Amino acid sequence: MNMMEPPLSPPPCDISDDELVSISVRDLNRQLKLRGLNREDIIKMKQRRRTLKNRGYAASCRIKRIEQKDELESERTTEQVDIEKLASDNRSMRDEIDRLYQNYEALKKFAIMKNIPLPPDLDTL
Amino acid sequence: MNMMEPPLSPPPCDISDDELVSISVRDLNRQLKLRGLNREDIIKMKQRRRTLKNRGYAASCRIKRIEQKDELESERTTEQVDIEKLASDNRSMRDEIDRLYQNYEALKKFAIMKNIPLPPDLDTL
DNA sequence: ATGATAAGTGAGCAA
DNA sequence: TTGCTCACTTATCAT
Repeated sequence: MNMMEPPLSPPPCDISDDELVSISVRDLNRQLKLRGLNREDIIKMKQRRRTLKNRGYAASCRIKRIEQKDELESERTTEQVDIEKLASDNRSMRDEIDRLYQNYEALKKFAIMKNIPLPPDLDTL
Repeated sequence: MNMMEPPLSPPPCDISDDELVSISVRDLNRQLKLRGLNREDIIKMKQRRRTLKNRGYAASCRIKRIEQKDELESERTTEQVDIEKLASDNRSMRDEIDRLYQNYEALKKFAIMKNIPLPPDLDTL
């Protein structure tokens, strides 16, 4: 969004945003005491820190959302590939079944034609 | 989020949010003239309208995002069902192929045992 | 003007 | 306190 003006009140002392968000609470308190800041400024500084933190959290949140969506989409793509492969295998096997069945029937027909008695349990061997 | 306090300045005249966002620009201008509003108030009112509209757009945007995610997820579920079905068909067919092949081989073995000559082009009938 | 979206802000929940 | 997420606001882009 990049507002033209800094969205937060100008820093009451010269700690940069980067420093302020990364410094530990303990160190922050030390700094605040070191420079002589009154209660109001301390509260403002704490609030600025919280806001900066929130800004980062919001960014992570957005990134996470996008990543999850991308992940979902790529999983979908993978599944579609899998489906195509399975369907293709299916077609081959259906053809194979037809072929085997034809051969088998041809053999039986041949036997009948030649009056050759076949074992009665042939189909369940 | 529902702020405790109204986030927008109190309306300079008594048009409700719902009215303000649904009224046409033409009618809004009429109303603004009807009551005697100065330029500042008019600008504020227009801005309030725009903000209310934006609030709605933001809500649609959120809903849309959620719907798209749900849609993606349900498509995934459908695909997983499809995959399971195809895989199952695959297994059955593989079994069927085995069965037919065994039968066919049994028949050939039987013929050889009985010294019955088989057509040489049997496997390609 | 209208609608959509990215980024930032504060509220509120959870740990 | 920290991190996350929701609703809201504003800036910005496109129509």
